[in-house]
Amino acid sequence: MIKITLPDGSVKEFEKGVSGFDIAMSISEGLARNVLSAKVNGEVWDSNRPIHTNATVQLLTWNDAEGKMTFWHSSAHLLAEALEALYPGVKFGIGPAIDSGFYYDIDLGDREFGEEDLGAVEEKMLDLARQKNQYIRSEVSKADALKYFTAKDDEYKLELINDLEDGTITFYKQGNFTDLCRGPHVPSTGVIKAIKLMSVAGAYWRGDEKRKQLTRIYGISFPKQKELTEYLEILEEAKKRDHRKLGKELELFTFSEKVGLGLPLWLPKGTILRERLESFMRRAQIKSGYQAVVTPHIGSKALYVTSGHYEKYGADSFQPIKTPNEDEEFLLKPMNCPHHCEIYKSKPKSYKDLPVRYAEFGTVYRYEQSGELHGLTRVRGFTQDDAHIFCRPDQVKEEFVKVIDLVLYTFKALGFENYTAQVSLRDPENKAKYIGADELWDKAEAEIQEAADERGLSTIAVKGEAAFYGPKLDFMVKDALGRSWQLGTIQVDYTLPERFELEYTGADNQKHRPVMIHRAPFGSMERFIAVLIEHCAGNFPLWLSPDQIAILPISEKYQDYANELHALLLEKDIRGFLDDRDEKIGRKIRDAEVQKVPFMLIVGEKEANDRLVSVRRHGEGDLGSMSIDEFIAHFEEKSVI
RNA sequence: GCCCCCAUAGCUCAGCUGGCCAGAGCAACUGACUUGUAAUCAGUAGGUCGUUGGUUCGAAUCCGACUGGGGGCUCCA
Repeated sequence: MIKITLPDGSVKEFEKGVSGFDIAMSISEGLARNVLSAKVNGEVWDSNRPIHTNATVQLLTWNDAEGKMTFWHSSAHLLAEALEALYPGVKFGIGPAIDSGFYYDIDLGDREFGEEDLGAVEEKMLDLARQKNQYIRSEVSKADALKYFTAKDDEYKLELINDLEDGTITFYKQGNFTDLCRGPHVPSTGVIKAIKLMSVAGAYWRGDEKRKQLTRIYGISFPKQKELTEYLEILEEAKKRDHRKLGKELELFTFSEKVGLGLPLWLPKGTILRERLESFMRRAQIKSGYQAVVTPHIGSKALYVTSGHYEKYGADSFQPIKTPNEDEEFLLKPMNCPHHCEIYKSKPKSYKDLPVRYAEFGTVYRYEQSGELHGLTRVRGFTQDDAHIFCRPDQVKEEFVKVIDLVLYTFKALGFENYTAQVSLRDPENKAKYIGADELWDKAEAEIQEAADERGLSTIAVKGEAAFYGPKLDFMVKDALGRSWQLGTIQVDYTLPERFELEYTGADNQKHRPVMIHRAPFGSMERFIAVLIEHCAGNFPLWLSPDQIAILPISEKYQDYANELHALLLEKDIRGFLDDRDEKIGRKIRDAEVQKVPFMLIVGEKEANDRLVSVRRHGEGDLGSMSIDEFIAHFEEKSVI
């Protein structure tokens, strides 16, 4: 007999060789039906794999992230089985589960494969799923494994096996398909009831662009048809909220082939939105002790040689701008920090001056690969709500905490209630990627963690995500659809002060080196606005809305009163337009609703006579009529940030 | 950059396997209506079917290249 400890702490005795499924059966048959895999001493196992020693066991179902992973991983195998049946001789790369679904990378040789082929594969998968074939695990020797895939002539699997140790290799088989796989898998293909293959994409073998490009097929699957339907509905909703679509419909921004790829053009309405956000941030920054500065869009090449950006990005970026003078070269600035360093140096600093905080809405240019460009979220020219804090080493943590407060204040003001923070650390395996001394990195990494802890942020640490000059704290927000976006960032930098030879005079009358903190609560205006658009589906908070009101006269008879009203509201800094078209009121309302204008003010005979406005709220409907002053009071109450 | 998909009027789209002057709705313009809470009616104008080669008696429709857009490109058996 062996002792099995369950998550609730209870301990039960079972026969040696008991499986996760058996344990579930001992609890309830319903649970047993839903068990996808089992976590045995922290390792996820097949639910039917025998347990031979005392163990802690957690049964995993669709409700557990790891259960889903098992489910999707098994779905990937089902995809492979279907592909092998339909395309004999296909070679397989890897086929893992991902955050939402799974994929398999395949090599079809000369055969073409496109999205129109997905339907047939999907059908085949469902067909195979209905056969309820078991996933059977077997341990194989390296030699046998190599033999099997040599016979199949699958060089990808052979390469994978060659990297593995003998004695640790397992195969899984379901139906007629056998794959090299660590597992675990669900008991049978029968649990996979609903499948949708989403897309076909190219993916380099092992992510290396020098190696062969394989065909990647993405899919998702569910235990119930209903869950697939719901998932597809969420995707539909996401499509409706897509900032590229809403940006066009609400006339916020556009792109022009003639201006250039990835260079957004801000339309009048988008500009209002953007300027509102900027002034919001300006005010918050002034309160937090920042000083605004302005620097040019270009800087001499020497500036970036000093900063290290040239060495790091020079070849893959916009190329230097030449002048009539030979050897004179300027770069479009990819970052604002070097300019700010020079501002710091413009006057000698005392320890009493620190910290100094220079803020700038600085537009920077980075040559993203054309395939990386995406709406406003990945562009080649964008404006950061940038600032650089120069402080003494003993002030770093305090300053860092203050920045965290500013970021959280910003998120709260804009309705991002769900966020997480990621501490991005150096990749310890590849220190050559970074500049700066080890001790400085260690210190900075520790201080970031301390500052985050001090504000009670739940953080996850990720190695290899640091900037090349220092570790960072990145904020990820979840939007209304539960999607995660990386927005604000705070970065500690001991390196640039070194490179720019920044200093201050200490109390000891000696020269000391300041520490720099780079930070951008929004990240970039473009990216932030894109996320904001999708988060609120274009229904911006009143204070941000490009048009806050629309004045809709019933007929041209009330034009004079409408004009007067318009002027009066403008005087109160209430933005909006007067719809004086020769249209019926129903039409004007509809158009204003479609444009998501928060308040519609309808004026006709009654209103003109008694100096009233009939107020309609976007998405809510008629609020009844009120005096102009009453409306202004109501408006001001609603427009508070 | 690379792989797959897409490209028809300002916008959203139809145009099947190549064959009468390329269509619709919305927007625009003109006129009528003078309007009470999500689209008034009628008319006019608007496209060398992304560009460019080719196949063909004939191409928006088939093939190639280019340009642009979309989905992807180390969540490692």
